[in-house]
Amino acid sequence: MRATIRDVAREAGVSIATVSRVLRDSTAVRPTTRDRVLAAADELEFVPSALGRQLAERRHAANGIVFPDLSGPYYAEVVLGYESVAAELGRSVLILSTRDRPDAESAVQAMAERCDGLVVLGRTVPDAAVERLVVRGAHVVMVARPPVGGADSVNARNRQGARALTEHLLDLDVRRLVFVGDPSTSPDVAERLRGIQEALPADADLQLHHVDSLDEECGAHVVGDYLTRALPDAFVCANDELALGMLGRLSAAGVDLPGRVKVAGWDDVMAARYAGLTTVRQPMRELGATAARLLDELISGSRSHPTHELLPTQLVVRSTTLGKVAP
Amino acid sequence: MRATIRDVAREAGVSIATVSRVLRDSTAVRPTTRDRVLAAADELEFVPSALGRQLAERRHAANGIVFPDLSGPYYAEVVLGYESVAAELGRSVLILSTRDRPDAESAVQAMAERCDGLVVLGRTVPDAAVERLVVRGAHVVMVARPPVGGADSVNARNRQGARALTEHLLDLDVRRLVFVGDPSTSPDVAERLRGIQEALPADADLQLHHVDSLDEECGAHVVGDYLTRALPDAFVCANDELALGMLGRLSAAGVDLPGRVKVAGWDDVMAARYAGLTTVRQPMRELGATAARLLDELISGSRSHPTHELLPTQLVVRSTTLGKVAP
DNA sequence: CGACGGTTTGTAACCGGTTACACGAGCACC
DNA sequence: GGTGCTCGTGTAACCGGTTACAAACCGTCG
Repeated sequence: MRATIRDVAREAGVSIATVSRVLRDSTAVRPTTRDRVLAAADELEFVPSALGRQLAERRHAANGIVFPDLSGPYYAEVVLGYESVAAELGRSVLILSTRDRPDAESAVQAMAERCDGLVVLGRTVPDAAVERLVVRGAHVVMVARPPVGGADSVNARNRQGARALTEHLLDLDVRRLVFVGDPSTSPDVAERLRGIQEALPADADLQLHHVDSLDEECGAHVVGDYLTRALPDAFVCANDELALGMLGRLSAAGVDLPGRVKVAGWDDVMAARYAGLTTVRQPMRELGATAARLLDELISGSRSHPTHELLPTQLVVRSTTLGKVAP
Repeated sequence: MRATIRDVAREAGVSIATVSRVLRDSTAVRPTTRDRVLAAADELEFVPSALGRQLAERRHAANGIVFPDLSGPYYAEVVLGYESVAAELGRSVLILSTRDRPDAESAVQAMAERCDGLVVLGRTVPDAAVERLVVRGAHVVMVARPPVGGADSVNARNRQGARALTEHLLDLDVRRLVFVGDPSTSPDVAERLRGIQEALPADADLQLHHVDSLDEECGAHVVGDYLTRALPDAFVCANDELALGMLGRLSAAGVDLPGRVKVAGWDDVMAARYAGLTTVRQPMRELGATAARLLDELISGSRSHPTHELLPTQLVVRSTTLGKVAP
């Protein structure tokens, strides 16, 4: 059995209070006593129990993060940014993927019991579940999702990015475009679609192509649907993976790109750069990092009113949208 | 303040022991008493404190996982497989990325205090640090890394996969090949290189091209180095991302592929399929899932002797290694 | 009717820390 | 020499659960 604070106290001939004081450096302890305690702790290889400490301090020193999935670069990057800041702030990170989990809500509730606050990403649990968390006093930050109840939120400027992208396409004489994605599953995606709609003039035509998932496989499938009928001037995809999947399939089918059709993605994942994909960059890692900071403010109590951060997006034009549409 | 078990006991007019019994369903409680307790718990919206429970049970009901990074599909998939099984087993998952962290070892030690066992992936902390964990009684499973001390391990059959890939290339008359990667940073990569060396006949030529990192950017850089000198017959990359980066740059440079040079990757990430990349598939998610199961056996004490699992790899031939080398 | 055995329930001691409060020692000051 | 202060340390009560053990209760049987 591992040594406890009482063992150390006995070994050093002091009380457990003194041991605790030495180890947390809280109040003055006579140097000779301190040395005795440290020697005893060293001798017994004492490591304080995280559980005992947490219970006494009534804090977990841990944050949670809930995401739908980790396949694909987007969520992974957000989690990475989050973990990195949380670690700096001395907090551990608990993860929870709602992927294939029918009991997502109860899993999130259970997680909330194990941390001081948590971040909820995109389409994971319903708003009502988040509200319940907040009502119960949990500290919650939403990412890539409109704020719920009194929770904080961090979002990218999706509308703005969508407008910039749309204007760029309009400059290339694009008039018939297809949005590939499912606005019903992700609030972020819905925002992007809305931004495009707002920027489009009346004489332009926007179709919505639903997909089941936002991965490369789906992108490739979408192309299949268009090989037998008329291609639009441009495809705008809900994320880069869809777009990359389309690129592969289009080039395999021998479609001239960007001459015959243009393709744009969203996120600016690393692969987009190497594929020459036009996209809207959003600061994925910074989304996670900002969420971690907001959460820390909530937990430490340095702020009580909800905050809603908007991070910039940026149009990145590459070779998949070069040149005007042929008349 | 939230209700505690004592509040519920008072409200129901029973002792805390009875409340605890009702809530954990351990021993027989008279139905009428049970109902009173449940009603009281409901009334007070009682949710048992995870910390109190954990301290009393002396278990965290949480597992850790340590990885170098989360950019790129490989680690993300392993983590996903791990989380999914851990959740099934009723355990939370703590993550720790050693990326850009100078104090990785102490961070891992701290994490070990907060969970019942942990998984250490690839190149993260030195062997000595893992040994210290094991000596201190921590349950440790290594993934993509040779076992250390008494720890369990889960690995893919790297040598076997490398041999299959090499034989495939030899069949195509490849004689001069370049391995792109850094065997010194990752034991997995070193194994792959060794497998190739073992399978190569004496008249073949294998060069090693070091890279700083295993991402697409590095892959693109590598190509730059070869555009001014002779290309080998084939590049074998330590992972798919390197290979994908090379593909993009090679095709931009107008190099005939697979005619002039062949390229192979490793992992079989989703993008590899759409890029037509020949690669060696390893079951990334299953690596994580297996680690979670082994860890559970260690923690539950159902097994005490170390186990070392080897998961299959599989050569996946696609268009980047089609046709024989031109004489 | 009392002994006996099984079922329910309560008491209290944990788990391993933190910390409010009290107490004693040492010192300066009047 | 007594008073009052500061400094260092110990006592004990927490934090919020689980659980060994004992006790109380109830029905049955001799």
